[in-house]
Amino acid sequence: MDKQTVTIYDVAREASVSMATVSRVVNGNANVKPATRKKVLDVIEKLDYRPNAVARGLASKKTTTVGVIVPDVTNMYFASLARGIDDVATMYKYNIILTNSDSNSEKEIKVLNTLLSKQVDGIVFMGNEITDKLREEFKRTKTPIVLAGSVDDEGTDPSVNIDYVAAVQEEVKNLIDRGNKRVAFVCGPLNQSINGKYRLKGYKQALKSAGIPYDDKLVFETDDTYKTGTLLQPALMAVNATAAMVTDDELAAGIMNGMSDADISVPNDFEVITSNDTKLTEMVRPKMSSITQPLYDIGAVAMRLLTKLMNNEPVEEKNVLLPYGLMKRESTK
Amino acid sequence: MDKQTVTIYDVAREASVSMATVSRVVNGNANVKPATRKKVLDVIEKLDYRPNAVARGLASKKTTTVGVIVPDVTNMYFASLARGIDDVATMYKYNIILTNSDSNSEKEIKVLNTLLSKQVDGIVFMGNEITDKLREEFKRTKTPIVLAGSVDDEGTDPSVNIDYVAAVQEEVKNLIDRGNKRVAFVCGPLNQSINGKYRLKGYKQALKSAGIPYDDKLVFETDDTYKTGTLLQPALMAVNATAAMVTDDELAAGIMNGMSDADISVPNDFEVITSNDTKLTEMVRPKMSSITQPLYDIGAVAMRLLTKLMNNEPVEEKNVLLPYGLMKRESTK
DNA sequence: GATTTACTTGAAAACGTTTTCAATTTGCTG
DNA sequence: CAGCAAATTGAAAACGTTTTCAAGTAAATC
Repeated sequence: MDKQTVTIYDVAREASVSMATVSRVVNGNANVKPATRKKVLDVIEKLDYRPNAVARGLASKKTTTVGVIVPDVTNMYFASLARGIDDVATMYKYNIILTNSDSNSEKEIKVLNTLLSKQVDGIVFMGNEITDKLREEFKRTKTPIVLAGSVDDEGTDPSVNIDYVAAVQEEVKNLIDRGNKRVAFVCGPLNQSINGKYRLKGYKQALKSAGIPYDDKLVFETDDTYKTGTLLQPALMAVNATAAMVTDDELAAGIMNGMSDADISVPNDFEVITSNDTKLTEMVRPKMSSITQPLYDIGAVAMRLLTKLMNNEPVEEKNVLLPYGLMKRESTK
Repeated sequence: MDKQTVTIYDVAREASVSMATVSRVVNGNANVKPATRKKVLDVIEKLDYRPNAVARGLASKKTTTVGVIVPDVTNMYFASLARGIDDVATMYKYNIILTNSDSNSEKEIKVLNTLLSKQVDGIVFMGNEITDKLREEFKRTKTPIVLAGSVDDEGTDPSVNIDYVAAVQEEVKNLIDRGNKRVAFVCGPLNQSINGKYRLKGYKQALKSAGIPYDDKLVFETDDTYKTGTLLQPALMAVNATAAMVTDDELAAGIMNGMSDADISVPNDFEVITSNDTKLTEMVRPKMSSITQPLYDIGAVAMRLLTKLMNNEPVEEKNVLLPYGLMKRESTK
């Protein structure tokens, strides 16, 4: 049934050398006489030999595979990061095992463990809340893990992010400077520290610098979905908000469409700023003003960082902050 | 450095049984006395033993990993399929190695081979053009491969799709019935058979049934991007088209926005129908009328089909067509 | 209670590589 | 051309499981 599997031993026999020598030429080891190398290469070609990566992994304890845990690839934000990760992974000869966690802590722990049992050489984790249990699992393994676009309060794990506090603070400040006295903060679950600790902090700081008292009626905790966004207009009006800082693009698109459907003009009657800078910002009308973040790069840099960790190379800074920007489009004045 | 790796041998010793017995309990083999099972389980717990999937893969020749080749996860269409694939993969205890091919034939062949060298148990392939070279590679391996949302002219490989011909024909017929004499067909690369052979065929058939002569000036071959869509309005007007059947949602969104920006009202002055039914159809204004296809399910069914193939189970139909629908939203009258 | 039959177990051989260590060649030096 | 260092090679032991086969043990039959 599978007699077509050619092994290193077959090649060795056919080329009348030892397995060791074949292994050397396959791995590009320099210590082999050119003539021998050619002979082996010819046989490899002739037999159509392909090294078995599993056996290789067992013998060398390296699988050239990394695990990627992501809440949901279907979300453009994470899809962009994943793409960045895969591209540099490919560049460094790694493959990625991609798993969706739905931000479910149990699932995260479960897939983390299957990933580890599969002996991945490293893991890049994207997730919004790192529970104690999860952090413990992280600590238990010696497999390097880096967080991408995901904050960890403790800062103990390597990570790649932007400065969420500063970005939100700056955008909210702009909103206030433009005359908005009541700026809503519409976010995903607050128990996710990226929202509850970082972005909210930026929001509060902006308020404070402007001498505006914090009013928790202006904070809307949602599930980050488009649908929810479309339903938010009445509540937003009820608290007299004239602008909103939103933490997710789909959510923001929902809000904008909800406003339009209620004949509230964006940006004239209501301004909205979003956070993730996915291509959705440009597709929606009016185009959404946004914090810009180098999504692809966050993934790419995270993966690059991981390669260093996997090779025990020194890393200058294990918590890297990439630059963000502010892009004015049409949903703000 | 890695003395923390507990092997099956360690638990065997600690539980005073043989490796074989430990292997049996780990694999849920029924032939082990309950008392022994418990003893082993306790030791496993105590030692925090985790089976090494690589060794397992080598010994059993099964990796419980499948390869997924996708043009670009960043495209919502493929992201949705990928999500469906991952979910049922998880359900059947598989993991997926996800690779982006950018629809580049060389890359596709390359990743196919690395996937095979990694001994994946199966592959689900998404790609728009199956070159002869690629088809040959497919044939060379005994690893099962199924196509998801991707047509193969030869129909030799298992696949899961919708009936693209019929869907397009039906939508174009509707457009014509509503009085559009000049319906444009805006698509991605025509050398991709899903466009050049299937969808275009549906378009032509609809024309024919309505007694309208085919005019290739109405066919716009593009690169499927949003950006390109935004630029298409002048060309569309130049050929007096009053409606367009578009093969990609981002492309369609671009066209619609391009129209709006030129003060052409959709759907009053120009109707557009799109094909992929991603969530973008609902986010854009006006919402896009679309062929609906069960994206998630295409992925899910493809993966389910693959599990059967991997287990040598009989499959009733290897080329499955899932039902499509027509969803009228706001971009058509 | 002697056989048979059905369960449980263990020993050891795969699985296909990498890697260590020693042996063998080869190439230089003087 | 002896003597030694450097370059090439090969033998065999890992790597951590699964799996086959035979042996041992408990249960069932008459």
